[in-house]
Amino acid sequence: MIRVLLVDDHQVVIDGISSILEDDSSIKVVDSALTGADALRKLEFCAVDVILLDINMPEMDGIEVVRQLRKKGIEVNVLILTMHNNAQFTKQLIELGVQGCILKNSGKKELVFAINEVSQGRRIYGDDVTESLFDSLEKTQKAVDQVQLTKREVEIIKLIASELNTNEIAEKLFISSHTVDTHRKNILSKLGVKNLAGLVKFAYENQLV
Amino acid sequence: MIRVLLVDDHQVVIDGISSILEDDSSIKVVDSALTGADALRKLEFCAVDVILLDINMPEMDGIEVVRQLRKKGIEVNVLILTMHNNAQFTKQLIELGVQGCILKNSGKKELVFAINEVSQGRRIYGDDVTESLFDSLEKTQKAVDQVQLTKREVEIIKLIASELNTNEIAEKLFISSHTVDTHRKNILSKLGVKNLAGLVKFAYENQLV
DNA sequence: AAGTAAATACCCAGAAATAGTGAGAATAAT
DNA sequence: ATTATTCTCACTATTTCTGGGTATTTACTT
Repeated sequence: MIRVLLVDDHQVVIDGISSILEDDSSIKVVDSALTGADALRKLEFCAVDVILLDINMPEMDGIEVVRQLRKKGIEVNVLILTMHNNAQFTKQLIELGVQGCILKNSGKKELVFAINEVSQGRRIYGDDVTESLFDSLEKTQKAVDQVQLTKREVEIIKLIASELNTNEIAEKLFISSHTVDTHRKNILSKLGVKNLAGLVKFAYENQLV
Repeated sequence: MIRVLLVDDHQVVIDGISSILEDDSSIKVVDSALTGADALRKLEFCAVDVILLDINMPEMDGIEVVRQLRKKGIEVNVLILTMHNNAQFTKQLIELGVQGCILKNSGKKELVFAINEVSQGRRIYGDDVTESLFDSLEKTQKAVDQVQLTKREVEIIKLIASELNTNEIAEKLFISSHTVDTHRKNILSKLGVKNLAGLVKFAYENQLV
C-alpha cells in the first residue's frame, strides 16, 4: 500500500486526483495540502511514501517545498506535477534529487504507473520533460547557475513588471534613479536576459507577479 | 439527468473531474475534449446540457470556443473553469452570456452545485469572480473596449515577448523596422499599456506565450 | 580585523523605445 | 465597385534603456 500526500493549490485538482487514485487498490491518499507550508507541516506528523507535488503554487512553489524537505531531512519520494514543460525548473528538480516529474496532461494510467515507480525509488521523467530538459541545457546562458537575486532586486523586478520606468521606481523607493539603473543592470546580467521583455517574462514564469 | 461535456487541455483534470462527478447520480459526463476545436466538433453530434470549459487552453481558448458556439447557434449552458481570477476575461464572459464561472480551487460541493444551477439556466459567479469583475471595471482604461488585435499584431506581441527588439523582428518578418515600430505603437495604444513591460504582461496573462 | 555581499550613487555613450504625424498599397468585406 | 481594415513605410524629436566603467557606505561573516 503506497501512502500518498497530495499537494496542489486547487481543490478541484486534489479532489480529482483523489478520485482517480481511489480506484486503485495499491494506492491510498492519506492527506492533502493546498499550500507548500501546509504540506511541510503535515509531512512531519504523517508517514507517507510519495508526495505528489504541484510545481506552480503561490507563495511557496514546489521547488521550495523540496528544498525545505531536504533541509529538514525528511525522506520521501517526490513526484512533481507540472502544467507545461517548464524547462527552467527541470534542471533544478533533477539537482534536488526529485524522483519523478509528470505532466498534468497525462492520463490516469501514466499517473498510477508513475506513483508506483517512484514509490520504489525509481526515477520517472516523462519523455516530454526530459526532452525539454535538453532544450534547457542548451540555453546554458539562462539556467547556468541558479539565479540568486537580492530582496531589493526582486522588489525592483516587480515594479518594472508593473510598468513603472526608472524614474518612477526611484521616486517610489526614495532612491536615486542611478541606483535603479544599477539594479536593473545587475538583474539583466544575473538573469542572462537581453532586455525588459526577458525580465518581465522571468517575473511571470517565476510567480513574482 | 444533466449531460455534461468536459473540456480541458489536461487529461488529469478531465479524469479527476469525471471521477468527482461520477459520484453524483444527477450528473453524467457524456464526453470530454482536450482542445477547443474538438469540443466544438463533439457538440455538433452530441446532446449536452452543460459544457464545463477551461479558459486557459493553447490554440483556442475558452472565450473563443464560446464565441464559436454562439456563432453556430449551438445552445448550451456554459460553466467556465478558471485558474485565477483573471479579471480581463470576466467582462467578456458576461458579455458573451456565459452562465457561470467557477474557480478551480473550489471544492467538490461547489462544483456540483454550480453545474446544477447552470443546467437550469441560472447564473453562477463565485464571489471571488464577481469581486474581481468590479475590480476590472474600475480599471476602465484597460478593459474599456475589448481589445481587437490583428493577426500581425499578435505575431509581433509574441516576438517582443520573446526578447526580440525592433530590428530583429523586422528582419525575421522581412518588413521595415519602421513598420514594426508602428505596430508596436498601435499595440501599446490598443492595450492601453505604457510600455514593453505592460505588453509582455498582457502576453502572459492572455496565454500568448 | 579583514573580507564579502548588498545597496547606494555617479558618468558616459550608444542603442532602443516612445510619441506624433502622415500616407501609400494590399485585402477583405459589403 | 466602393469602403473599411490591415499592413506597410517614413520622418522627427524626445525619452528611456543598456552596457561599460568606478566608488562609497553599511552590514554581515570569518
